[in-house]
Amino acid sequence: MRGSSPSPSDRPSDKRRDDAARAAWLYFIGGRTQDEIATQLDLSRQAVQRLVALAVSEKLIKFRLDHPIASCTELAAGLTERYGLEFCDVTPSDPDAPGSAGGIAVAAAVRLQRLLAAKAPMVICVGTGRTLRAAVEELDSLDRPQHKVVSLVGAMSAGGQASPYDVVMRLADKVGAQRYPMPAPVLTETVADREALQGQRAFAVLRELRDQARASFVGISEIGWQAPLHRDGFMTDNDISALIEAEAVGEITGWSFDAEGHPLDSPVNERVASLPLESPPERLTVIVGGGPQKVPALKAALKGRLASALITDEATAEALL
Amino acid sequence: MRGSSPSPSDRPSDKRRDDAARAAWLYFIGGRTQDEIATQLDLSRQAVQRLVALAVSEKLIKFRLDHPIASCTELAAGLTERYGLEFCDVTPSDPDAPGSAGGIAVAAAVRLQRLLAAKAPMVICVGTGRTLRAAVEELDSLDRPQHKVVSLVGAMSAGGQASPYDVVMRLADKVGAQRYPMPAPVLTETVADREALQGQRAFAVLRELRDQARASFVGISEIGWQAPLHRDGFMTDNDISALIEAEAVGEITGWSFDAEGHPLDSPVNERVASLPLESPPERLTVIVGGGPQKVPALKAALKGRLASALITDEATAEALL
DNA sequence: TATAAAGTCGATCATATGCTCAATAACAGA
DNA sequence: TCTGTTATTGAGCATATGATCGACTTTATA
Repeated sequence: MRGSSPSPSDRPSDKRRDDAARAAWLYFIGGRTQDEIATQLDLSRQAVQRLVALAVSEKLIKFRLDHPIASCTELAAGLTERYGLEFCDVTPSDPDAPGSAGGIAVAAAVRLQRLLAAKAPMVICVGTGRTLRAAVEELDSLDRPQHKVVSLVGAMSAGGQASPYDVVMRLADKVGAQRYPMPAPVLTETVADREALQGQRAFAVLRELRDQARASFVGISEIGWQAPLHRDGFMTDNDISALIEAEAVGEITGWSFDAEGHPLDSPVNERVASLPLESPPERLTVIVGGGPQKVPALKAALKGRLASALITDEATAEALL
Repeated sequence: MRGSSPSPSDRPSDKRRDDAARAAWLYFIGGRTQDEIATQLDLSRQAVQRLVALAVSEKLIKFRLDHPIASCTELAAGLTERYGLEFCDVTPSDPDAPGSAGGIAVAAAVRLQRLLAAKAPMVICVGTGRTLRAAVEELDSLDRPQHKVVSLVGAMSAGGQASPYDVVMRLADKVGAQRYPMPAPVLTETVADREALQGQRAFAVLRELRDQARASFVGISEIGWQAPLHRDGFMTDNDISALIEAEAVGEITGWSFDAEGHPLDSPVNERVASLPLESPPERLTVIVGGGPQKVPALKAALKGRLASALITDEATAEALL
């Protein structure tokens, strides 16, 4: 009975979003019922219901929890200590939707928001993925043309198809920042291709910017036939086979690593176009992600000091301890 | 059917707040129904309903609107221009509860939050009043021991009774800041009393801090028999009579002013212990408030350049233009 | 320990909300 | 202008939510 989202595909008109915002405001902040709002705005109750649902699905209205849930705090403290993190945020899990990243996205958005709110020019690096993308959607709009958003990894397959989970562009839109996407696939077809690409001027710029970055936010994924990288066509069947063969347990910005968190010495990694991983990272590097299938990858990444901070959910945090 | 708030008087236990936060998280962010949550947490549905209601009434869960509603934006622009403001925020009004300051409080909280999020030590001055108090309740918790929160006005009556709308202390609690309340009534009994008080060392400190302040947030009120200052016992019947006689239209931090926004040359103002108004203000000075009864006071204050920014609601903004 | 006061709980019911569907309106292409 | 297609609408209904009430538990007090 909640969160109806008709949303076919295209964007609602400005006027409609405006009305939706107003209705949602009256509903959530004003505390009125939809019936009352309908009367006030001279609409049918259904129309208001739809507007409210729209505002929720379009994230015009945001929910934030401001209370340190004790068990989450404990888990966070445990992880921080165990893996020597700069910080760790743990959100409650939704026991019936362990895969859903809603809470993690909100938590990541809060961290991002805090960073980006600063006026001093700042470089932020990001990876890709559904979770990061969702986090960006949760951000409030800002106007920070002085900031730069830099991609650590390309958002296309070797075939040239772009990923729908492009994070840089959307993030730059949200905060009004300058954008530095990586014009490359995650995995090139050959080593020579990779070398050619990385010889480009644009790559040098990305490397320089990364060195100045205040923080990196990256996703993480497991390696397997169900892994997002494979499903979305960034890696071929052969790549996956090779990685499984080589006992890869996870991947960050395209770089596969073993159970100890050491980047694999595999031919596949030779074709990764992304900026190299740092271990230990020289700047705040936040892994954002959770879910049972990612636990081994997370454990390895933390063990190998591929990150200095973690945002995850309760169930995953428990599994990690 | 919404926002049931049993809240008798005392605080719920930590455990209960914890559960409430968890339930509210699952409800609003997780998007589950109360029935589902009840199953997951092994509670009755009612129990969950109560927890969610508690979380809402205790502000453990917050709603924020992230969309510039066109008409509000226009009004804000109009006011900014007309009165030469640094900024103006206009929130939608709740047509059936024109007095309620919910939306204004949220908007003020957003501004305060943004300021206070900064790490560099900062001095913030505040007045008193219901609206400001509500705004502080909307703030997220922070930890900024480097900041200082300074009161522009005492929060007690001449009889020594404290106001329940004390803002400094609550704000300092919320952000973990240092606190500088004003140990004085709004209005002393005699001019000599005021002079004696202001000779105190503490007053000199307050004056100095005010000079360093990054911003001031103040409420505003009309002058009349229904005015909060009178109802709450900060001003006697005689004071009010004298002020009405002198054609006062409003009051900020205890200082009454006429329709042009000039502080009144009245004996009552001679007994005001608060820090003096500045016109034009030497730092960001934000008036927070709205409602039909405050329109004349607001108009005068803006005309007299007693503030450099305004946070109000749609209906009030319209009336001001 | 008895007793009152206060709080908590779940059953029950009145409302509020959200989904489905059929009717209508807007629209694009012939 | 006609016609097939696609949004948009509101009615009706199934569910979800919130208020009330009496029974039960806990706490305070004598």
